[in-house]
Amino acid sequence: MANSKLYKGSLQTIILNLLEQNDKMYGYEITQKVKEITKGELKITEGALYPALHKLEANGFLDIEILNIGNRMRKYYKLTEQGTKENVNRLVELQEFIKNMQIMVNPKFSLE
Amino acid sequence: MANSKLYKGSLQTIILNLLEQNDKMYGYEITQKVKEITKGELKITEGALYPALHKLEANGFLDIEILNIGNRMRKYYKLTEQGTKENVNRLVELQEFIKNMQIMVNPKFSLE
DNA sequence: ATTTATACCTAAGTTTCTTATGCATAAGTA
DNA sequence: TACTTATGCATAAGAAACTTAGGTATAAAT
Repeated sequence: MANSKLYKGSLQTIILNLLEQNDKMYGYEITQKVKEITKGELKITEGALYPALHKLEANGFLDIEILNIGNRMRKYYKLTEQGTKENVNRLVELQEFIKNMQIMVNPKFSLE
Repeated sequence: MANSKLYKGSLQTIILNLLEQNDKMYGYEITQKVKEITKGELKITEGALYPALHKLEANGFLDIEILNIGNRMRKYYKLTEQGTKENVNRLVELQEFIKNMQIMVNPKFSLE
């Protein structure tokens, strides 16, 4: 996923959030979008992505819609209502995580 | 470690940085310090902490000094020169990670 | 004709953690 | 006094999230 281990545990958060912003996306599109947004700094591997998508779907956070583009299939993923709620929670968790990490590496932040 | 998965992969970064700020610390002290700094939001379990300390030491980032306080032993950890350099790298990685995550959840950040 | 890009997938192995133990001393409480 | 909590170290089994390596197939580019 990246040279740094920090991204471990953040993939579902990234996926949910991208789907919040983009309505519906397919797997390959997600990998390209992340590469583009982070200017190549973060590359999501397919071995991580697809199992993560399947898990989010199994948890009821995503719905699928399969389309045939020419002779190729595309599996579009979209947030369910539950998925939209979950995304809010994940974003709160992310902000808290970032806040706590910043406090730890720079205690001055805690004085604000 | 916490209710959110995001902390996965960040423990070594936390340890190295605490040792940068506090010169020398022992394991139990680290767990208490983290709890205190994050106001109880982040609790480092011993099952995660001790293997992480041993690994950092094996990698040459930490030196140990064993002291006997009364009848109890304490293993103090301190950054080596290499550990100090490593900490700088980890902090850069952390800032890049935070930056990328913020860009992904809020694309407006990328315009700055 | 061969490589690269697009598009899906799984399975074995690694890393990092959780959960559950174990040992031992010191301090506080019933 | 007996029991619990706090201090302080440690490991080991299992879970979770990944990497790496492979598989299949079509479309586009060289």
